[in-house]
Amino acid sequence: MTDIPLKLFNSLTRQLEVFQPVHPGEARVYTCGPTVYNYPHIGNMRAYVFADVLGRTLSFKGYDLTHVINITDVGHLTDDADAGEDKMEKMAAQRAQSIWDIARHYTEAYWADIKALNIRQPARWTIATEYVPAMIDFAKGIAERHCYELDSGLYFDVSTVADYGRLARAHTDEGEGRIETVEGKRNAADFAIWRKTPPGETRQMEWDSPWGRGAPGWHLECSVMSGAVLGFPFDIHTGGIDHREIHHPNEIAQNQAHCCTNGLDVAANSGANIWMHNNFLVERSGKMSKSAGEFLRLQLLIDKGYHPLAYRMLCLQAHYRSELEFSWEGLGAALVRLKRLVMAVEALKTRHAELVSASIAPSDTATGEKFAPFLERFGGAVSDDLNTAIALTALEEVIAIKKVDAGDKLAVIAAMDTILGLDLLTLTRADLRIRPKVATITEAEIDATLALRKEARAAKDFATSDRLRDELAAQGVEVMDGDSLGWDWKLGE
RNA sequence: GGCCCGAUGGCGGAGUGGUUACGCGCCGGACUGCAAAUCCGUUUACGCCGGUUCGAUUCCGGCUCGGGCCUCCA
Repeated sequence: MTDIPLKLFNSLTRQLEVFQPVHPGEARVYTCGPTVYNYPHIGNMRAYVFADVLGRTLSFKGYDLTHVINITDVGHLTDDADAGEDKMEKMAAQRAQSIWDIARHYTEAYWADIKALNIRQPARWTIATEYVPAMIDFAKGIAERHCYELDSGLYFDVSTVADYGRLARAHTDEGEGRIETVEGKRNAADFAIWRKTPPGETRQMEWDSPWGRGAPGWHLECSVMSGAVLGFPFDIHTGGIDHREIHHPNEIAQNQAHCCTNGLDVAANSGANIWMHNNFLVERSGKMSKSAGEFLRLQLLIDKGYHPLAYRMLCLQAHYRSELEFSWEGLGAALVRLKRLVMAVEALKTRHAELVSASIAPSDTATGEKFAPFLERFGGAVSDDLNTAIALTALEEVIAIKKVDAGDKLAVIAAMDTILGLDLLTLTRADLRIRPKVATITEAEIDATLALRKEARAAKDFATSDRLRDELAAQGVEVMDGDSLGWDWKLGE
């Protein structure tokens, strides 16, 4: 399954393309990371699950992967691209905390989610504020030919590069002009690459530059960090689909200016050969938002008793380019699916251990042939623009195969899970039993009640036995006599 | 107003010019004191109107509905 060519959908050409590394044997990937002014919601995290699957696939296929994810801790504005407040500054003011404390707190919260979702660590987390000098150098390099200065900052003139906005399929004209434009801008789409601190104000985060004291523009950061660590052109740039319209076209324009090349008919001139975008996680009401005040964090799912990998499963069931509907019912379905996989693997591990201790050699020498078609299906699915939905079915079919050696089957499952990242070989059924925050009964109380019930059943006192079971059910505990775990939390809304 | 995307069975969600997606749920069976859990089996679909075709859920056109972007957003 490693020799199938990997096809990926390139947003720049809107076509599937066979992955051809810039550097033979290597894969260099940059992922637009979070702005750490608040907690990430689960929709945000979908982007990193997607990037993780991409990275795992590239690794699995033998490429030496260098994956970079940035942490935006400066420069991301609240509204209008040029006149708005910095998100970081705003949150710091609201919370009366240092902006650096805000950044650290939310970066750590983000990293906790990354870990909980079994997302592999990238080769490098690039922190935007550590690259400010590099950003200034980058801006200096393109300022003369591509930028102009206004009172509010240094602006990029999008008319100075060819094919501006191709990624977004944007027209060069400006439409309705609904946006409040900054006085003096040459083109409506021009954007700030350096934002001067207004006279008389002081920001918590500001740096000296040839254009005055201020802070870098958001778009500049990604150009600089990706180029600095991966070198232009690199292989793949990923991000949420929203970035396809503004952020990435602007990034591309800067990259073109920096590399002194023109024309996006040659994809590499954009800075990356392939631009990939994951679609949104949505709720009935529309896409997820943080603006409503309360939003879906991974921790909320955990508090309700859902294992975080159930969310990963939910993501894997859909194609990354499709919108995915979130519901508690759907999350529950994903959890059940995950649980059944985990139970099957646990049973296999037990069986395998028995065979090994009894020194029974695998009887079926043709076992590899039985797995071959499923491995091929799995590999084909993943290679077809990361179709994890199909890949999952191949995994489940492998689990259902009868009369094969347990060890061999485990090896196949392990190989598949290298890409899916569901942690199937180490996760246990008990790990999935997460205590809901609302539960009041202690596990000791549950054990005590179960012990009483066991006595009653032994005495064939089923009235007592059923009463005790009902009592537990009333407290959100589901008794399962035929399950090795014995009981589970009953999840519901 | 402009650009773009989607519409699949109870829910989620793949995919395809003629053949079972799949998962969860429902239903039936095994197991169980009865259940639950588990395992096995099973049911229901491709928004509307035209066109192309021997044949369309799949291609083309129109319509309706929904969503996204055009301002920050994964």
